[in-house]
Amino acid sequence: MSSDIDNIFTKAASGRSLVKNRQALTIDYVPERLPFRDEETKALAQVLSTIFKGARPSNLLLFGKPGTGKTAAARSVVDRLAKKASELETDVTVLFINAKIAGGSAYKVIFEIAEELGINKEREKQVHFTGLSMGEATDRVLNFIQRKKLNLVLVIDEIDSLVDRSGDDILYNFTRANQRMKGGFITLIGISNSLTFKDKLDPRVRSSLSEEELVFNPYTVDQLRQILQERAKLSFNEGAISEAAVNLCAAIAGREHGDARKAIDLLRVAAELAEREGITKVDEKHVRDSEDRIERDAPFVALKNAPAHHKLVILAIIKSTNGTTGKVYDIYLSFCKQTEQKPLTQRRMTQIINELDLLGIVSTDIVNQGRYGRSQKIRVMIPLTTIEEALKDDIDLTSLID
DNA sequence: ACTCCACAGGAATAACCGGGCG
DNA sequence: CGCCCGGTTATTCCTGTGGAGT
Repeated sequence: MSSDIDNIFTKAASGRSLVKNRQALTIDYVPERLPFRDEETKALAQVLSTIFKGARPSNLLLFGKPGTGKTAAARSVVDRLAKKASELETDVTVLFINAKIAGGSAYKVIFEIAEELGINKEREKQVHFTGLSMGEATDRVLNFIQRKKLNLVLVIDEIDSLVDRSGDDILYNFTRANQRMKGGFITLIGISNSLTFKDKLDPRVRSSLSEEELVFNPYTVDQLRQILQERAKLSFNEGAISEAAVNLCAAIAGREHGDARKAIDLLRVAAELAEREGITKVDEKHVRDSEDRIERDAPFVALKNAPAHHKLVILAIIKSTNGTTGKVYDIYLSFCKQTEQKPLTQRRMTQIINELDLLGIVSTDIVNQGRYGRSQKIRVMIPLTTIEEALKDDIDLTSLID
């Protein structure tokens, strides 16, 4: 027992020589120079530079698929802006909010902004975690900005998740605030993964939010390779990773749509796997395992932590073998009876199936059976063993499978 | 050409929860 | 404490629909 634990430590210690800078392999890491994004960062800097002429820069929208360097570009430019501003003693406040991490709710975004601005250190008119109406919270933030005459550059990452779930009201209030405020201004930089994001906006918000816009195109496989090589040089020790392994990461990530984030994830997990094995060089095999691992992990975790009814639905789908909604629902009902649970409605179950679809756990096909109606054929997309493994802690559920 | 199945999936609304406020 | 507020989950009610059968 204790020798096992000893073993883990020994392996970890011997694997330590693999990676010299783990930080450079995380998603948050922003490299000194962004390869292949010179044009974009320049354009971004150009727009923001008006701040040094004492005027409000245009609002800005950044588009592009995941892992195309939007966030990194915004971060790097905005950081340098803040640095320059303090050198020149120009008053600029920079805020970086991730709407998705904030929970996608408008109120939490406001709260986050308030927190970062330090409003809650004031004696009055604080913005609390909950308890205020949206309007009041927004007013307090805007008043604070006006009172302090802040020149605020507000970057909202994953802005589409905010609008999806809470509508564009806050964006409206923030973009409109500039006309209302005497002293101080807000420049909004929105970052969106979705290219159709603009369509969801109210026309008034759309025109003021996207005074300027910037589209980030996916990296090519070749560009990915160079990015990875650079990153690998930063994070791995000399000779700790084969060139073939790096190239494979680039190739895998490029297969989809040039997602640099995915490429770097692959690299990091591959390194972790090699370390765990106590091997001193990361090669292609580790990258392939890493791809497997990443693909397997997400659904597994989602499944394990899913609410009881989601699990029942999955089991019902398995038992129905390519069944349609109605069939799955019948089985689900019988499962509920067996486990003495109050069943949910069919409407809710289809919602749950859609959620599972989004997670990639199941896949649905609409089928028309003419006279016999129209339904969805539901298939399970992950191996049965994974599901069994994920659900093995639910004793009362395992008895349902046979 | 028309019908009508077996649902899909949107909209409104209710039920419940956790946490701050007075 | 009870109340308010916003979030999440679930229900209720609803309109829409592709094509096999007639």
